[in-house]
Amino acid sequence: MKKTVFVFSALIVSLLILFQLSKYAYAANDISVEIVISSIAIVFFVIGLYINRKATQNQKHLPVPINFKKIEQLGISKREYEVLVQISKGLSNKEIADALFVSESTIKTHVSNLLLKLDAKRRTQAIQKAKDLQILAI
Amino acid sequence: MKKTVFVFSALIVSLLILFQLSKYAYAANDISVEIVISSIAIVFFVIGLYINRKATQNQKHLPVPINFKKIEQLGISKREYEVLVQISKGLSNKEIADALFVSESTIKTHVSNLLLKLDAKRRTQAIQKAKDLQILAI
DNA sequence: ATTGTTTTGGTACTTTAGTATGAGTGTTTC
DNA sequence: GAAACACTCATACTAAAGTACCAAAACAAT
Repeated sequence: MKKTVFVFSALIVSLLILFQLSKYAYAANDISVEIVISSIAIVFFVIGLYINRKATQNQKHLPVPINFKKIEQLGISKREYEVLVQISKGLSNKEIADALFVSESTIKTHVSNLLLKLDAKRRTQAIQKAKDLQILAI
Repeated sequence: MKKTVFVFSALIVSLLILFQLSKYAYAANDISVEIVISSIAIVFFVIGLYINRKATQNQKHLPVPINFKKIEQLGISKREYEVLVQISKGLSNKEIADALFVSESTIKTHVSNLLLKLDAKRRTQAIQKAKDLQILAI
């Protein structure tokens, strides 16, 4: 925050300096108008780049949008998707069963169906494929 | 690509127009120098923002930098890390063994050590933890 | 009300994963 | 050259995952 204030103060000061310089240059007729305008343009272009870069850096992990259409296309049901999410969190079948208040048998059924629909041999492969298909947030 | 060429052409044209306008304004003494400079500054500031936005949009999935220090901190060896990468791709122990030209026993040993070092109960949990620690590229 | 789908759950089974333990080989380091 | 470590591999075991098959209850849609 202090850094931001400092940067903006510096910007304002440099803008004022540019004003004075351009006036002086014009009065003295030393520098052509093209050079003055070009330098100003370049300076503020770079400032625009810099500011935007700082802003996008803070965004960082913009959550990947989940492809709901793909989920539907694959025929993955609501409950199956819930199980898939729990799998990706690293839970065991028993833990998922407890979290969703059903039996482990039920989870096994869901997992088997998921593996079929995702064309995966293992749950780890299912995680990988699901992320590739963007049906799981990374 | 065509779009980029078009945008830059438009930029150059607008720059030339600004030159002429500023000269004319100066000659006619209509507009104060502050307004001319400010408008140029604003225009190029916005252009800087726009260009950078377009550039960062194309990056999109900027690969998350791997935290090598963390790998060292956890005491994960080179070979163990290779196994971890294969696990995250969804391979079985046998498949990893074939990929790395060693026996399945060796992979099991590596996996066991990995689970200890990552404080995970299952390989799926290891994947999750490793990604949280930014040891694995997402 | 019947039909189709989802969700649930069970049994029995095979396969894979993971643990525990020991041990041989090679490399590095002091 | 001994100690420490990484890598390898094996056996024997337990635990978890996954398959196959079946079936009942819940539910929405026609």
